[in-house]
Amino acid sequence: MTAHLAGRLADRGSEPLGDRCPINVAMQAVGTRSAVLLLREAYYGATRFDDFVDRTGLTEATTAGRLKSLVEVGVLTKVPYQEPGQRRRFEYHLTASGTDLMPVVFGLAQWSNRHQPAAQTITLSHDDCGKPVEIVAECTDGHHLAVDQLTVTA
Amino acid sequence: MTAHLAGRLADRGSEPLGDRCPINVAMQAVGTRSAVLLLREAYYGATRFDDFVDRTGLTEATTAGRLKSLVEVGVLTKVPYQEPGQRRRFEYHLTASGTDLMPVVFGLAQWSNRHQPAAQTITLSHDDCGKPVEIVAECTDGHHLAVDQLTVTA
DNA sequence: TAGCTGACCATACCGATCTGAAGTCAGTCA
DNA sequence: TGACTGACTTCAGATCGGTATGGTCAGCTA
Repeated sequence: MTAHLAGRLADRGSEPLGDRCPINVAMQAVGTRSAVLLLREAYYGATRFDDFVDRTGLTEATTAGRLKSLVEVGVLTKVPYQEPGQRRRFEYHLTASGTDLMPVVFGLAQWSNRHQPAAQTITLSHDDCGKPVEIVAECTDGHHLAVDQLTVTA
Repeated sequence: MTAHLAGRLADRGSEPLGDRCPINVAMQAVGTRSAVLLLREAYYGATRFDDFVDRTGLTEATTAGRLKSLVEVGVLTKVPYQEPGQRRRFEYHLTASGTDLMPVVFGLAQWSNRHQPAAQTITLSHDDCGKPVEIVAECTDGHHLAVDQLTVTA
């Protein structure tokens, strides 16, 4: 049940993949619990600081720090807004980079639902056709693939 | 660009989702850099302790501890083996739970390749038909979905 | 029997992550 | 003018993740 390797990956011997491995890069950028919980709430519609605080259960300090780093990494942007009779504030909006992390975040949920009985179940469906949704690896011919049908080239 | 919410999620107000949120559960179980790097190497074919050490660049202590926790969580199993003239040892094999995390791990790589220019590029292809592979959210009718086309029910 | 090797464990330590509580600051409202 | 609010920032402390170093232990080989 393992992938096939090609290119430089195929004959690297036992050299470690360095800091530039894209999986490692992503974990450094967004691989904390707080980052993932904030992304979850962004997908669920939160945009404002205290919504993020209330709905993740993180502290204000953690929320402020992590939102800042998510803006630096480029998955969120700060957008100014002003309600009548209020001063100017900022909302945090998902960027294209942020929405591109959706399969990862919901992939985690899918995994827990299948393999972690203690986890609460959530289901994903297509709001148009109502059909159930899965996070999958798929080739452009539409085949759903398991690990051992993949070739990884670097 | 946000999902639609249904069920208990729709009218939770600003209550935090607890520890049982499946995204949270997954992050607690496998949400460390060391866990993800070890899974990466498992997908790439590593099974033995020192292969994991050499190919992730993690220390022996970190590797030993994290392999243990991955076995406890159920994504790896210890399988005894014995080479001629050697004593009995253990290999670490992916379980069904472990291979089910593949879309998450390669989803991270896909994200870095699209949005983190400093990351090394890897490409995934179907070893049968050779076509490129993507990690996507797809409904059973075959539609590829963005966040705002999803309904999340809890 | 002694030595070697692979697979760990123990210890000490550093830095990042997170918490809880308190403080700051801009701007609006009474 | 003073109180209030939303959005932070600061600080002290706990916990976790990771490194470096140095054991330990089983069992095979000489």
